Amino acid sequence: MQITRAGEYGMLGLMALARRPLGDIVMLDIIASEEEIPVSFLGKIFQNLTKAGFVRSARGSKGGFSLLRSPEEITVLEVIESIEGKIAFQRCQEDKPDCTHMGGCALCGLFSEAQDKVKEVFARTTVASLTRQHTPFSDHQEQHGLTGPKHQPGKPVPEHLIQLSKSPQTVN
Amino acid sequence: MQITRAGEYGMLGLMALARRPLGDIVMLDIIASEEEIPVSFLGKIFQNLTKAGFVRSARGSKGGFSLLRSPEEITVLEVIESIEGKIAFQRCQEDKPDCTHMGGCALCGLFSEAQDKVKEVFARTTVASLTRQHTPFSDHQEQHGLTGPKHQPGKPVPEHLIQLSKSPQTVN
DNA sequence: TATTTCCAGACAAAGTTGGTCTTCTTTCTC
DNA sequence: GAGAAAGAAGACCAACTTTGTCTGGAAATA
Repeated sequence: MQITRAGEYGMLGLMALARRPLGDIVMLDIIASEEEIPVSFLGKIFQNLTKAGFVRSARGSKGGFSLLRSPEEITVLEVIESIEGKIAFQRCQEDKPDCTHMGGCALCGLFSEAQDKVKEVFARTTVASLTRQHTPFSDHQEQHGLTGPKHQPGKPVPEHLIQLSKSPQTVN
Repeated sequence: MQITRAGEYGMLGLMALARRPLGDIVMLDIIASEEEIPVSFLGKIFQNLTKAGFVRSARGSKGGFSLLRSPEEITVLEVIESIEGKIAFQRCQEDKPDCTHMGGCALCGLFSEAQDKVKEVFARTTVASLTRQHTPFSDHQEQHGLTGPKHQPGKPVPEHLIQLSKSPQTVN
């Protein structure tokens, strides 16, 4: 009952592209180091994203990845499902439409309801909106006792990102 | 991103008890064969359910399990979490409150929103309500091309259950 | 006391997750 | 055309989780 690292990393990768001017080609290890993701693992994930049509890959020197679709119209649901496969809480509906358990299908119905809720949340959220808000801590800040987003002490924030990580929404 | 068999079986086990008169003691292998679950696996699961206080166990001949709380007030959320542990979509909030990824916490917020939706569905559904409705196929019957709940051809439905599986809600 | 039932824990096979590594192929630059 | 630089593809792998099984014991009952 978790989102896998792969799904999470895929989203982070796309968000890294979305933060940049549209069409920019970015190398894998730039993205990977920016988000602290193992390069080769991210490579595998971006292969999925390429096949799914979210990004275009360019080989050779000056190569890298660039967004193929506008981040405004890429939903989290699409991304996650392109990496992890269809979101499904139970096996009943996919494997076999009728489950053999006595009270099984009442459960299947419930699971499928919960599943749809998740899908709905993911379907109405885009890569762009996530990139924009960046730090939605306003509502659960107190729970964690945090005053805002932190970064690793010895690790400088890349220059081109400082503007974004101090975006107006966050400060207010 | 799935409910485990263990969680599913646990629910089915409780539902099997809830179908019977309150307080009835039922042996593990009765429940197991009724729901087609491996006995020893179900045994492990019922150990959890016992510890969590949903059922009471009795040893020796005439032993078995009986519901300790009313099925009306046992929620699916409680049951699932007692077996699988807390429902959590991401690691951000549990492991470390601040994630090191660049756009990470926007994602964490989203995941936690989806997670809450699931919890909400599970928290407002009780073992009793599931047992009552039994077959919520009315709304996705057409998708599967089914005309109603099936049971294995050679496998007779236990007598005491026939009434329930043809409950009024289902027929209408 | 014998039998029946659950309890507790060790064990294990299979699948999934989270990667790494190597060997291409493509593209760019000199 | 020769390198070098970058992604592509696939084999591989360690660790963990899931889904069980099995054995020996403990308690309750007949």
